[in-house]
Amino acid sequence: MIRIIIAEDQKMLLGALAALIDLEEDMEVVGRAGNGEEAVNLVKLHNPDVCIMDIEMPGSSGLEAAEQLKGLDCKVIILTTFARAGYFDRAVKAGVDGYLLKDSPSEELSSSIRSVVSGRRIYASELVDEAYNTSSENPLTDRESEVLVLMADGKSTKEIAGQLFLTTGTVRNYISAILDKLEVSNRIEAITRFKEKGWFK
Amino acid sequence: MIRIIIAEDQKMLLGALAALIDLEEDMEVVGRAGNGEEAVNLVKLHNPDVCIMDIEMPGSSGLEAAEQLKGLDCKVIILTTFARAGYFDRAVKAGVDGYLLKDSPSEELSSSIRSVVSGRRIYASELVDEAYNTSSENPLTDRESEVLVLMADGKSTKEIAGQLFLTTGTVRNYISAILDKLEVSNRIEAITRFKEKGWFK
DNA sequence: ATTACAGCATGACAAATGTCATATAGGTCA
DNA sequence: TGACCTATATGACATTTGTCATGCTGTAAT
Repeated sequence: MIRIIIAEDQKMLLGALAALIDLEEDMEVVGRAGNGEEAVNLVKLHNPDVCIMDIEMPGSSGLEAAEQLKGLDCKVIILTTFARAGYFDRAVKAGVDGYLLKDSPSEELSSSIRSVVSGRRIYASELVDEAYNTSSENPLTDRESEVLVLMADGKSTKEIAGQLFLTTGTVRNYISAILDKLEVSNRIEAITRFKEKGWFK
Repeated sequence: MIRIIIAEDQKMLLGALAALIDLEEDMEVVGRAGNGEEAVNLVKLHNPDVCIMDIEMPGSSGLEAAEQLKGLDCKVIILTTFARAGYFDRAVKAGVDGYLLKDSPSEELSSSIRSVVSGRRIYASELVDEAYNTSSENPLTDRESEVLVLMADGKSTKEIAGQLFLTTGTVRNYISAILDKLEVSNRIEAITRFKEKGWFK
């Protein structure tokens, strides 16, 4: 019997996934978590074979949880909406055993679980393509990223300058560099692009 | 036997919901759709008792589909992530019989289905509160909304002016009015606010 | 018919934004 | 030790953005 823990903050999906898995005769859901921290606790408590994990959850994310579970012999499968290279890279670095998309057909879930248990790694094909083709690191320096985050929050140049103890000229210069590096021509496009690429946080 | 059609673009959730519903002895999933248009066709074809519908789907949305199904005697339940007043208002106007959130516990799904079949209406409580307290109409005129949409796309004043055959002065004036009405002080905040309120489209 | 009002449109002006040249501090590598 | 690079920081300048006063519709109310 494959013993499974699911971590997912949308309760409807959490319940539905549990129903789906419990239909399989060789699988059993032994715990349900609503965030990353709960998931880590449940895994330590129940010692399951597999933990299925969403990424975006309130409090600690699925990626943080996956990083903490590295080393334990519970296999981790990430199940998320987001086909972003940034998330995928980080998940691979955390040593996850599978990365599925919520867009994938539901039949793939049970087969992926069995594959992972038998030692293989399963990555949604869309992601592997993307990782090879378009995967790119965030080209912004720490300082620039800091500025962009404040900017995305709707702050004006003056407010950003105040918060970072810089002159407005300096902040405008950073923004100019950001626009240049992201190959866009105004703040709004920069924010959109940054989000698209999965570079937030 | 309650006959049900589900429309949901995330295949994983679609499959899992179907599994959840098929566990109930008095319910049966007779069709699955990946967008609003498919859902309408399937309803006309199979004449089910209930159609469960996501809002944000590629192509035609769940709200458009619900509007088209008004009058048929298939009950419509909206099942979405978004607790936005804008969506909720529009759904109520379209005469939907239920509005559930993906954050609601999965046990509520089957009980809600039985309720709407017996003629009641079921709205997630979070929404009713919000509708009474904060529900508000989009205060922008059509022209202003048009400008905001282009602006959210990252277009510059000049590009917007070109596209709408206006001078840049006029466009800037509209934007000024938009900022005023949304009570914000720059374009980025205006876009964020507009999204928050669920006023997009 | 007159008034009042809302939406649409514009240009003048002031303020914020984006670009560029420039300067310093720290790192690396030949 | 230089030569070179990168990240950080700034101010001068031109452009873009936001505000305001103003005029022109159409239409609803008196």
